[in-house]
Amino acid sequence: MLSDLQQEFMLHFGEMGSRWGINRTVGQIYAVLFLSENPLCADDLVARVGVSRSNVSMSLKELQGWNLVELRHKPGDRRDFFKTPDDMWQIVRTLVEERKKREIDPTLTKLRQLEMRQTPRDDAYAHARITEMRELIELLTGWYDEMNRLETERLVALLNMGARLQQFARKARLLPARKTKPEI
Amino acid sequence: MLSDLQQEFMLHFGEMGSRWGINRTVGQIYAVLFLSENPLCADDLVARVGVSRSNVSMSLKELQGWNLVELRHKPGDRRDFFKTPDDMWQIVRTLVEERKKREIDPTLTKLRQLEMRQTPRDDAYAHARITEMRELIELLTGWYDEMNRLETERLVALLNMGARLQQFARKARLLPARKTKPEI
DNA sequence: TTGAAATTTCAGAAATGTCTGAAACTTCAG
DNA sequence: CTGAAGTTTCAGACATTTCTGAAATTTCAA
Repeated sequence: MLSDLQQEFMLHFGEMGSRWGINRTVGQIYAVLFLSENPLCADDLVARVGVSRSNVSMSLKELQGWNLVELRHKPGDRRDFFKTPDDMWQIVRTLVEERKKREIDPTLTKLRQLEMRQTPRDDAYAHARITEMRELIELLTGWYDEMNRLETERLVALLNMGARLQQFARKARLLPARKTKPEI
Repeated sequence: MLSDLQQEFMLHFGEMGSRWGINRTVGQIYAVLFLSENPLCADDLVARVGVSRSNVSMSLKELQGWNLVELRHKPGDRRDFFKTPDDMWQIVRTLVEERKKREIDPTLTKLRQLEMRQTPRDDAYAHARITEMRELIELLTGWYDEMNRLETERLVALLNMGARLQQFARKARLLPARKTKPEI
């Protein structure tokens, strides 16, 4: 049912799952869908991944919660078929968005809330530290929001620029000229 | 021992721990160290977090594995004292670096390895999909490496530019001029 | 309606992960 | 050396998460 290539890819995603904050089955199901040219139904996944039907059902629910799979239907067939988006960039955007939502937003909210609080004098350091953290997170997420607004084509162009970015920023006087390194 | 502010911050880090791929105690210990002006020793952490001595020991080991804490010593005291780096940017750089090492590098290696393989004709789609994924990860990590080379000061300047980045890239002819939006 | 196909829910079993106390180990002053 | 202070290790207790099969629910053609 799965080629060696597909099988090994699936097992890798299962193993990495715990590091990525999803469980093994979810990782494996995602991997199989990712490599499949055609949408698959739940029973296809049972056959390919080798876990119970109910586990597949719950895992698909979780993947839908992450917006990582799309639902498809075939005429005259009431089963749900699933596929991953064709566009890798779409997948990356979704992943970053969802991780931000789960891993960063709750903390940002908490930091703001703690900062509001009346702070006793002797907590000044902790308070300052929390502010520092909040400000840095806001800078990074704000910048991420900007990047996210770019269409993929332009974003790729920007990323491909890579090292050259600094030079251009300097030329455009967005950054100070490079300090000359002291000779040894 | 801990103020309300510190306590709530610590508990939040404990709760978020599982989403961040660390366990509760590790998150709590990190939180306490982060807010503490002075380095703390293991027994300080036992008192503040309220877990066993051995748990603190193992958690500190894990934090050291992540390079998220620094070791300090006081003259005439053989205990190890711990603190988080003062520089928030340093912390972010470490976090990203370590997560890349754990969550991305192993997969990049695996993808390259799978790509090398002789692929049967009917696996062309899966093979192409793996290539696509590898190329995108390489683009993103390559760009990350470039950004990582920037000193913090310049990086902050770039991030603060935010939206303006696109305009300047366009002016510098790094991106095509904006398409005029069709009027409604 | 009815009932067959498909899906979801859920209680408990299985597997994993975390935490503790006790024991082992390390270090170093005396 | 010796032993006191500090630290680490680890087996098993405890807690959480994941997985399954059986039962409940939904869907829709006939």
